[in-house]
Amino acid sequence: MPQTPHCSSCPVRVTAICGALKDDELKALSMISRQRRIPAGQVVFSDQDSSRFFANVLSGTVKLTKTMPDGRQQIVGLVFSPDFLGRAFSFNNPYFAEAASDVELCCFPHDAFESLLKDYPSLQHRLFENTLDELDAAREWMLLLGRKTAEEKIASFLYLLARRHHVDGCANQQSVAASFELPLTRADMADYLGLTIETVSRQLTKLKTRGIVRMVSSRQMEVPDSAALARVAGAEGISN
Amino acid sequence: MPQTPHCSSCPVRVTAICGALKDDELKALSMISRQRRIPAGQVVFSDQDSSRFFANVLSGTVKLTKTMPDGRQQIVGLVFSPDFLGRAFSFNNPYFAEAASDVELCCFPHDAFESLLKDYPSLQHRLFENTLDELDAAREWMLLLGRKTAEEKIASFLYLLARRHHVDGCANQQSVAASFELPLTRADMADYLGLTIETVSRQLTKLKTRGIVRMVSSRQMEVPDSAALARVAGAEGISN
DNA sequence: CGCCGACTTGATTAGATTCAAACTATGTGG
DNA sequence: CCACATAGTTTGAATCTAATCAAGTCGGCG
Repeated sequence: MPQTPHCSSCPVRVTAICGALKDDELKALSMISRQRRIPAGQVVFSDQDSSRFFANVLSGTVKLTKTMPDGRQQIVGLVFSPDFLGRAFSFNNPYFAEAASDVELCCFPHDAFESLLKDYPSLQHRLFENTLDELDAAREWMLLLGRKTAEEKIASFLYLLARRHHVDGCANQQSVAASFELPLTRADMADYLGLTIETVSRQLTKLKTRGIVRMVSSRQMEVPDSAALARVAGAEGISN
Repeated sequence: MPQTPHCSSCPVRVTAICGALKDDELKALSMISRQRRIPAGQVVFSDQDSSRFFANVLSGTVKLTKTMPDGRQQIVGLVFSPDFLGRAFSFNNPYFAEAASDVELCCFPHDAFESLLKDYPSLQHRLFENTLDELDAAREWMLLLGRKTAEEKIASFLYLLARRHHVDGCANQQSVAASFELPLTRADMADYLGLTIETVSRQLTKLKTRGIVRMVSSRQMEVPDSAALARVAGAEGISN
């Protein structure tokens, strides 16, 4: 049985696109929403099927992937906790969305949501800004994929996670030793960074040996000096 | 002296974002517009400076680049003829825009244009759809940069150009031998594809030797069998 | 206990980069 | 008009980074 959503107690109420809505608009949105849990490894939606929907990610990580006929795969986007999932204004969604971990979603049926987009300019505007940010991120990643070395790629990814302090709990001071869990397997990291599993593993141990990171377990990372990590990451780690 | 724009005779009137506008709205937009010519190699706008504007590209090619401190560069977007140039709703533009060829622009001052965006939902919506398409393209390119071989990268790029039948003149039948000019130097192709100049050159001669393309000159290409090119390009050349 | 998936490590190979040189087209000044 | 400079391009040889192939280790779970 679908859970009734309670926006008032929603963990992403303010940070998600809902933050752009006035009370009555939020109510209309909540009317069409429905929470769903999706276990790790399951398909959220395929680039093939038509049963499409939009969603806010409440917890967990969703990966958007592109696959070539021969099986080569690239993760083209990671969707974390307050982020929005779905491609508006397109008949067929061009990505394959898969749960990288157990995921909680707040789902909106495709047509109902798009009609709300029409009715609420502030919602559309928020989604627009969202999309612009995604585009910036995608282009940043193009620099990584096209020009960075394996070591820089790994460091960039870890630095990205450290900044998002992807912890689900303990908040960190600015630029203090960060501790976070890797939301992806080695295989997924490889697909995100344009590498192989083996190279990912080797570069991680290299960073460990160099003292840039500590690995509590294969998934649990600690970064004693985030500036050092940023330096290894190569670029624009200077700003931001 | 700035040329007075005449939307009625504009080559991109319908295809550009202007196509979303009603007559009176178009008039308001044309009031703030101003045509500019920018010679090849010149900076259109920098990721540093604040003197920003938006523009429709009337002719020529603009490249959006990201550069690392040590000089490594990646082209993260190519802006062709009816496309729109500029990043809305952001104080500082994150890309460096440079004319890859002589370029004609129809420019709009930053603030005036953003206020029009507020006033004309249809304009904002058009720009939103535009941005979604750019995001799709960026992610498609992520697959190329992360997973394709040098040969597939080159073939994909040529196939992209063939589809856009980037000719400035002779229109081509669907899926018939295409002839087009490369809008980029070898160095720029390398920066777009995440390769070196030498590899680009080698792969081009390889495609030439295999009979996939003919090279009338170093810039003028002919594709006898676009399906064969698509096959070499690797992926999703099947659709579209 | 032993299986299984995720991860690590080692040896070898291949594809692309790097370094180096030469070729082509275009434009300039003597 | 030709010699020469220059930017863009091609080609060759050597090198290196990351991929591939191949074992092995770790950790959880039936």
